[in-house]
This record gives sequence, C-alpha cells and structure tokens, in this order.
Amino acid sequence: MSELRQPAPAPANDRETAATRDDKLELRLWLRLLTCSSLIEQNVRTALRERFDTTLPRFDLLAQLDRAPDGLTMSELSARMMVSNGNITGLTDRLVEEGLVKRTPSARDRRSSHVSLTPAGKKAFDAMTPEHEGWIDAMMAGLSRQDMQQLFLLLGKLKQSVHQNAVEPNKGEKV
Amino acid sequence: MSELRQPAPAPANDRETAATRDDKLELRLWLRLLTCSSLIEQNVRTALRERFDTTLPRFDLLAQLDRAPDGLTMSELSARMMVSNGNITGLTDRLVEEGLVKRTPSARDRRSSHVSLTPAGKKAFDAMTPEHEGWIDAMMAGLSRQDMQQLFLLLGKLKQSVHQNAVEPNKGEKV
DNA sequence: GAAATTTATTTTAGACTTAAAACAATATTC
DNA sequence: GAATATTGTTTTAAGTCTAAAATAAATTTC
Repeated sequence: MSELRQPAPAPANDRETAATRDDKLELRLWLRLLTCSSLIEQNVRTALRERFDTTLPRFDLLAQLDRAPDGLTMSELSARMMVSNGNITGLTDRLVEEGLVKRTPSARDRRSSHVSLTPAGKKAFDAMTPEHEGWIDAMMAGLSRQDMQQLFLLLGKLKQSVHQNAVEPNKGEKV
Repeated sequence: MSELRQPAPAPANDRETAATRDDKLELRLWLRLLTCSSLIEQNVRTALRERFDTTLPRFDLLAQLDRAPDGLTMSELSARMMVSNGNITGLTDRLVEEGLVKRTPSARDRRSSHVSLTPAGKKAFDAMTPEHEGWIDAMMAGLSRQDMQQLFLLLGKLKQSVHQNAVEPNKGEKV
C-alpha cells in the first residue's frame, strides 16, 4: 500500500457515535452494523450515479440476473433482493424501458414470467462490475485477510441467529 | 433459554446466498453485511408497525432526540441518521403533525431550529424502546458475548476503513 | 370436477428517499 | 462595509419502497 493517506478522516457524528456506554452491547452492535451498511451503500450509490448515471437498485437487479443465466421470476428477484413484489414490478418496468432487461412469459405457468438481461443489459453490467468491485475492495482495504474472514464468519452466525430468533409476527396486541 | 425452537429455519434464498465461491471475499463480505442489515431492519420495521403502528424512520428520529435533551438541528439529525437534509424536513413535518416533536427557532441563528421531543413524544418513545431492545436482543441471541464483542470490534475496523478509503467523489470521467 | 385455497404478479395509496435547485441568513474576504 | 462564499433549511421532481387490495392462474380439497 503506497498511496498517500487522506489528511484526517472527519470525526463522524453518526447514529452509532451517539450511542453511550449505557446502551446494551446488542443495541450498539446493531447501530454499528447499520452505520457500516449505510456508509458502504451511500458510497456505492454515489459512485454508480457519478460514473454510470444509474442507481443502486437497478445495479442490484442487474447483478441478480447476471448470476442467473436462465433469468429469474419476479418472486425470485423479490426474495433475493429482499424487497417487496411491487417494488420489483416498478424496477423491472424501468429497466425494460431502458432496454437492459426483458420479460419472457413462462411456458408452464401463465401467471409468471422470467426476467433476464438483454445483450445491452449484459454489456452495461459488465462495464460496471469491475469498477464496482474496486470500490468495495477499496473500502475494505483497512481490514486484513484474517479480519475479513473472521467478520464473514461472525456475520454468518448473526444471520442464522436472526433467522432463528426473529420476532414472531403478530405476537402481542397492538398498543 | 427454555422456549421451543422454530421447526426449521426456511433456507433463505437471498442476495448473499446467490454469491459464488468465485466472488472475492470483499464482495461476499459486503453482501453478507447487507443481508444481515436488511434482515434486522425488516424485522424491526414489521414489529414497529404491528405493535405501535409506526415506522422505522420515525422511531429512529425519536431515538436521536431522546439522546439529545437539548434537541438537535435539522443538519445534526441528517448527519446522525445518515440521510439527506430534505428527508429530515419531511419526517420532522410528519412528527410535528403527530405532536411527537416540536421545532424551536434557534436564538443565535435565524436559519436554524432545534427539534426536540414533546412530552407526548417522550412518552411514546419510552413506551416503544423496551420492546425495541427486546427485539434486538432476541435477534442476537444466537451469538455469545464474545462473538458480539469480536463482531463489534471488527465492524469498528470496517467503519474506519470505509471512512479512510471511500471512493473519491467525482474521480474519473463519467462513462 | 366444482369450490376453496394458494401462489405470482400487479395495482394502489402513501411514505420515504435522493440529488439538485432555491432561499435565506451567516461568515469571510477584500 | 460591500461583495463573495458558506451554511442551514426547504422545495422540487423523480425514483424507491412498503403494505394491502385486487387479479388471475394454479393447486388442493372435498
């Protein structure tokens, strides 16, 4: 690493920094996780706009399709991107409009359609993805290999824990 | 812990699961981080709606104010919540409408105003926060104390790394 | 096999979010 | 101290997002 460092990282005054010693570890952990996630997301969002004049949800949808050569149904997209079905409808509409993805009616289920990249969509995605990867790498440059592996592992545990212990929907009367 | 476990956590089919061994560790780490963050966020969002008929951004704003007895300016709220100024304007308007927060014009800067909790806002927040804490605790119940501390530490490193190595805005011509 | 249920998607209404422009007030520069 | 730049907030236009209702096509049940 031979680049010059930034003069001094501005002391962030975020949600997490506002947490106090009084707060429970669980809460502080959640606030820090959210801060990291928001920070990275914001950076990617800005970079996508400035470099490719596009948005994160659009890039994200293209990325899902790039991993699925046979295309994905609306519901599959919804599950992978963890957003509502209706959201996917609008997003897909816009990308179809831009000519980057196409809808193909499903052969065996007339309710359903498969969304896939058009050649233009594939080309656009391929142009973006190396830079995107570079941004992510850069943001994680301060972590050692071991840090990353450890973090990956712990987040895996967290993910499992959330799945197992998530709040039961509709448990308890509304206040 | 004496409660019964859920039968079997449905095998999630999310963004992160779709990543392959081919992907770089940095990218997989980011996807897993985003998945965890989205999962927790989604749970809190649903719980807030079902239990208190409110939304996460509103709760979040109240939480910021609860930590700041003298109130916060719009800009401070924007920084802490990591959202745009305009966003805070709208959110505050809605919460003022609901009678949960109030705006007080700043004495020394006529551009600025301090936002703070009304008694009703404080009461509403105090009613929500113990349950909120319970949800977070529950979701993290699968992690040991040491896991949490380790995760907290590593996320601290990540946060610092992102701050130091974030993509320079407007570096490189638009494609 | 008709009726009831489930599943896939879209529509709707409204909230949240952003970036950029506009405004207004303060601070800085000469 | 007038001109310029900066800062704090709101407005605007458009996109993203949600939950719930509506549609329509499968699937299951009887």
